[in-house]
Amino acid sequence: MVACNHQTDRLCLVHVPIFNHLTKEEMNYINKHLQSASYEKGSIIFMPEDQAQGLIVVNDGKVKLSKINQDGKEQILRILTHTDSVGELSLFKEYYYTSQAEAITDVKVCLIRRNDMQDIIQAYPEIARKLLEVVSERLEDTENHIEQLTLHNVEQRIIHALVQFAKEQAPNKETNLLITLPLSKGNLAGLIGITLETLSRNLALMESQGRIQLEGQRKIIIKDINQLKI
Amino acid sequence: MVACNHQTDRLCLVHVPIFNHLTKEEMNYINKHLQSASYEKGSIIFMPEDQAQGLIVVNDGKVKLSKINQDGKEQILRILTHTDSVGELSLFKEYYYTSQAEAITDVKVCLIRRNDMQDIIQAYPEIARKLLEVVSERLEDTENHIEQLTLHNVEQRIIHALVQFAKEQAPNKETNLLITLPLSKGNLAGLIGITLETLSRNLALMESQGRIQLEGQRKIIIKDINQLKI
DNA sequence: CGATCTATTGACTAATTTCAACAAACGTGG
DNA sequence: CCACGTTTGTTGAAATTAGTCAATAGATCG
Repeated sequence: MVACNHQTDRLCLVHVPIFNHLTKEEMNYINKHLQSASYEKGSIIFMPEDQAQGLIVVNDGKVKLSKINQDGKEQILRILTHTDSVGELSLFKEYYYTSQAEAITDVKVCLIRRNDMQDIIQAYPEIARKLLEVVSERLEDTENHIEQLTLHNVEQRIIHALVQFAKEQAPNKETNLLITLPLSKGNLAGLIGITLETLSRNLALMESQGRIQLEGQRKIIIKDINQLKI
Repeated sequence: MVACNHQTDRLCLVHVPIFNHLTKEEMNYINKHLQSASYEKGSIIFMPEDQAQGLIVVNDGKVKLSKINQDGKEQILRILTHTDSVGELSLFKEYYYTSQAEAITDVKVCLIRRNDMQDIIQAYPEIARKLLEVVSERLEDTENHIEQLTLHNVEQRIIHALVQFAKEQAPNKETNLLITLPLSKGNLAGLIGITLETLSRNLALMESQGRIQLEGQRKIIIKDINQLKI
């Protein structure tokens, strides 16, 4: 890790919700406390049991955060992208990760160490409030994830995921919308708590019903998003 | 709701982690902003879609927080007891609950409205930091809940739950420890994501194997906690 | 272009749910 | 303090859903 020197127009903290309300001078002050690191696609950023050094903020790329059991079965908790953070608990105590983070693309991250973050919060109390907001939103997301995993069947979960991608990628279109999966089908399956085989079978069925159209590994055309939801 | 007048030795906030670092005067100041309410066992405190009024802190009793799908199937997210809070997102925006809260015993709660809480945080920034800690811990718990629900089989989940209760109720005993379930078997099943029937069958099996002994509806004797974990 | 990673498909297996009938425990009022 | 009604839990049989294993196919990238 070296002091954060990601290109200036994309300083770690400029776009991060917990910091982006600050003035330029305040950001410069905080930037001195940041360290940056890069990871190649496929590399492990941390493992369960690793001691957390501080708050990690993803600056570029995608990070897969997941739980893995003894048999090697994986449940993805979430995919972190630009401005997402992980390891908030390390701001309060010695913390050992309980999940694994893997770079699923090349990744750049920033690290803020506990003591530095405590100083920063002391200087700018508003940051604690912002971080609380971010973590509260994430808690809500995680509770909704539980709902998906336990109260919806496989087809409902797949549709829910597709609809989420559609909302992000083509908010205003209703028919024949082309979406690009932001992760592999294997990882999508891991996120919604099923196997790749089950996902593949279900997508094939939906295609045979004329509801979607599969193009290559990562592209799906949704024929009619309202009809899909039913 | 009326201004908080729960008996003085158990003022809502005296024991609440987010407030209990404050001085008596500071607590008195905050106490003026609290409202209290009581709910009978079985009553619904809020439903999905209800508009949140502010932060709810449970003062006494047990509250079941759960998601319920269209078919009426329920997934319990967590059981709230003394000092637990719910609705942090309402501190930041108009918030409509996405889960249901039911009093599973008689319950007393405190409510802090958004504007009041914002004033309080302004006056005592340390409270935002405390609340961040509480919510970060809860996020960790919720992620571990996902792990239980998706990566462990039914027997492992049941044992995990029993071991948790044992840790709370008889931290230093290893054999023949009597635990009292803090919730009905139906609710326990709902928490670990299985049906009551599946729970019942598995407990019966474990009893037939001599690993546990069932007594009445809420008591279980764990013969050997170390052997149980295997 | 070839190696490797990713996805598909089939046959089989296993785990849990559902429905239904019954039993036990609890707590409440007479 | 007991009887009764209600709530909670138990058990069986059948149905269902998704997972596993394995072989194959297709895509992607250097």
